[in-house]
Order: sequence, then structure tokens, then C-alpha cells
Amino acid sequence: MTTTHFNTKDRILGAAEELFAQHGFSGTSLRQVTSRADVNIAAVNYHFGSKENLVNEVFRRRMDEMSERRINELRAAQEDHPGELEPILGAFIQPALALTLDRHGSAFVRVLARAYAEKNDRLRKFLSENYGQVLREFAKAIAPCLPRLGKEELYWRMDFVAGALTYAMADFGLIKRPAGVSEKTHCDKAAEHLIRFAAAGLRAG
Amino acid sequence: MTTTHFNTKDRILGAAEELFAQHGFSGTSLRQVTSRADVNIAAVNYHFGSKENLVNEVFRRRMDEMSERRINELRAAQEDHPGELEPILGAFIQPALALTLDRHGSAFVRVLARAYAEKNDRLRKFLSENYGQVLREFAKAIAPCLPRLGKEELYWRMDFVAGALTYAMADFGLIKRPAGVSEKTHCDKAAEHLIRFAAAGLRAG
DNA sequence: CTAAGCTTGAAACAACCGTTTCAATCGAGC
DNA sequence: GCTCGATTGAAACGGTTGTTTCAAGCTTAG
Repeated sequence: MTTTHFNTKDRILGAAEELFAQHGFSGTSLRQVTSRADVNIAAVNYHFGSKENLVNEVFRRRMDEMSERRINELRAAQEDHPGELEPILGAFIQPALALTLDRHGSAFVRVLARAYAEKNDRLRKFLSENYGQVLREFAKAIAPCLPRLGKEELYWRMDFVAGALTYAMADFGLIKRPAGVSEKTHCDKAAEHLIRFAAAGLRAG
Repeated sequence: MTTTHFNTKDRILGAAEELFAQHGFSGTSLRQVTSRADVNIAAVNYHFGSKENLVNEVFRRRMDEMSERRINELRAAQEDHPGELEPILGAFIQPALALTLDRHGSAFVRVLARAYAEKNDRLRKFLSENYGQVLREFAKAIAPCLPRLGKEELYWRMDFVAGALTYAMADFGLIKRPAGVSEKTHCDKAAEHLIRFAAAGLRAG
């Protein structure tokens, strides 16, 4: 594999990511993928072995990146603003919402939201192994900021934060980006609102 | 149609609901549905016209009931506890979480969560026409409880509440029901935690 | 230049998809 | 008893699915 991102394998991954986001995993055919990637149908089974394996690779590529950025920003927040809640929440929320700006990452956000709805056991296992670990890491960082909060209560509220974030990322609900507002501005606003909401919710007496 | 719930039409709806929850809409074939419902494959097109229409009917059956219960409990909350925020949130959250207790409704909860991840335009339109109206109704009821909160800010936070609720309903995340706790208890606990979290988040300064 | 080993193209595979057809069956009203 | 409309059963429709096959093309090392 060369260093360029325009080889067959990466073109397949990119096309698959976009189409999975639009039509779901089982709603997307390999022929749609190879057609968009401008690649022969045989290439996907040559490079990935099967459709299921392609799904996993689509996840791995971005998930690892997002988790790494989250952990890095968490470490930075803990060093620069020890004991403060909001910077930690920022470290959790920003890398996720930032994906919606990346022209390539925006599709992945929908893929991620979709994955939570899937009951596919292998996918759930893959997600809980990666995403769950990161979530626990954040719970451990948040706990000292809320010394009066029990561990179970914290877990409940972390789940609520993750839910609100997923919802915001996928652009459901009442709020739509107004025509005059840039995507970057809208994303920053979403992060700002969500951090304030989540912080207040976590601090609830 | 008779009053019994064990006719062909309702058996198809029930089987479709369970399978859609497990494998998604496009991941479920009509042959799987009719096989589980123990009816002929032709019956689904006879009673529903098409697969897409079957999907819509699966939604309508439970969505109408949930929306009605939400609105009813909202009216009751406004009468019994005028100006209070928590009862309104309870009217929004309880009917949704109550579905997870119903052996038939629990599947629908996953179907609902899955629908949010779908980008299917017709489904989104159907949902925003029904569900969106209910959400706006609640926003109108909540606004007087938070006189210092702007309408846009309120809409943001309502979306976060809906996201946290969806997430909690679908049983993603860190929190799992412990072995010794009954489903009813777990559900009540979820509602209690979510109401406290959402109320604090909505009140954030 | 040639040979070896990756990578691709075109075609075909069996299996399954949603939908349709049409005859058989059922139950209610005359 | 008989007819008529509603419902079901079995089979087939054309089309698409994921996967495989195998020959042709390509790149690279000797």
C-alpha cells in the first residue's frame, strides 16, 4: 500500500462510508459502493474479503482517530484546567462534533449513529470494546469534579450526555442549521449549548 | 377487521415490529416477516400494499398511542402542577419509557431508535409530521417554566432531552439493568434519573 | 527482456429480494 | 344450497444480492 489516499482500497472505504451513512449497512449494496468508487466489484472481496469485513474497516478507520483525539484532549484538559468539569466535557464533545465538519468525517457521524441502532452483536461488541473504554475513561476524569455524585448516578448521566451528543451530531430534532449560518459556526454553537446543558445536568443535586 | 388481535394483519405487524427492531428495515425481508407471523407471503401485499407501507403502519400503530398518552399526561400535569417543570418532563418521558415494559412495545423502542438513524426521507417526513408536533407542544408548555430562556436555546435543549431519552430507551451505553432489579424498577429509575438530569440541564444559566 | 506476483475487468454463480398472478378456500347473505 | 366478495396458498416473475472464477493487465525484481 502506498501513502496516497487515492488507491483502490481507500476509495472503496470512502464510498462505503458515505453510502452506509445514507442508506445503512444492509441498505447499501456492494455494487453501489464499487460504482461510486469507480472500482470493479471484485476489488472489494479481494481487498476486504467480505462485506461484513468492509463494514468493520469503515468503523476502525475513523473510530480510532476520534478516540485518540478525545483521550489527547482529555489529558490536555486535565493538565490545563485541573478539577474543572467543562473542559473535560469539551474534550468529549468537540472531537465528535468536529467530525461533522470534515467533509469525509461527516458521513461517519451518521454511520456511528446508525450503528447504535443496530442490534448486530459483532458490531455492538466492537463498539463497546472501543467506545465503552473511552467513556469509562471520561467517567473516571469527571468523578472528582462531582464528589457528591455516586458512581451509578454518574454512569446514568454520562449515558444521557452521550445520547444528547449522538442526537445532536446526527442532526435530528427541531434544530436545523439556518441558511445564513456556516457549518463551522453551527457546530461551535452546538458544542457550546451541549456543554452548558450537560454540565448543568451532571451537576443536578 | 374483527376486534381480536390475532388476525393476519396484526400478526404481520407484530412480527415486522420485532424483526425491524432486530435487523432494521432493509435488513428484514418480507419472507422473514411472513414466516414468523406464519402467514403467506402474498398476505403482506394484500393487506399493506407494499413493504414501505408496512413500515409506516408499524410506526403508526404505536406512535399514535404514545403521542396521545404524552399529550394527555401533559394536560394533566399542567392542571395539577401549573408552572412546574418536572411534571411536564415526566409527561414527556414516562410514556416513552413505559413502552419498554410492554412486551410488545419494547421492540418498537428499538425500531424508533433505528428510525432516527435512517436517512430515509419519507420516514423522516412521517416522523417530523407526527413526533415533531408533539415536541413543539411540549416546548410551548415548558417555555413559561423557564422565562429567561430564549426560544432557540430551548429548542436546542429539547433536542438534547430527546436524544438522552432515545439513548436511554434503547439501552445503549454504560448502564445495564442489574440482575436483581426488575424491569419496572429499572424503568422507574431511568425516568427518575432522566427527569432530574433534564430539568437541571434545561435550567442551566 | 522476461518471469513472478499483485491487482483488476468482465462475466457468471446460486440465492434471495419485493411483487404479481391466479386458482383454491372461506364465510356471510339471499 | 348457492353465489359472491374477501382472504389465503403455491408458484412464478424479473431483478438484485454477495461472492467466485479466471483471464488479462500491471508493476517490479532478476
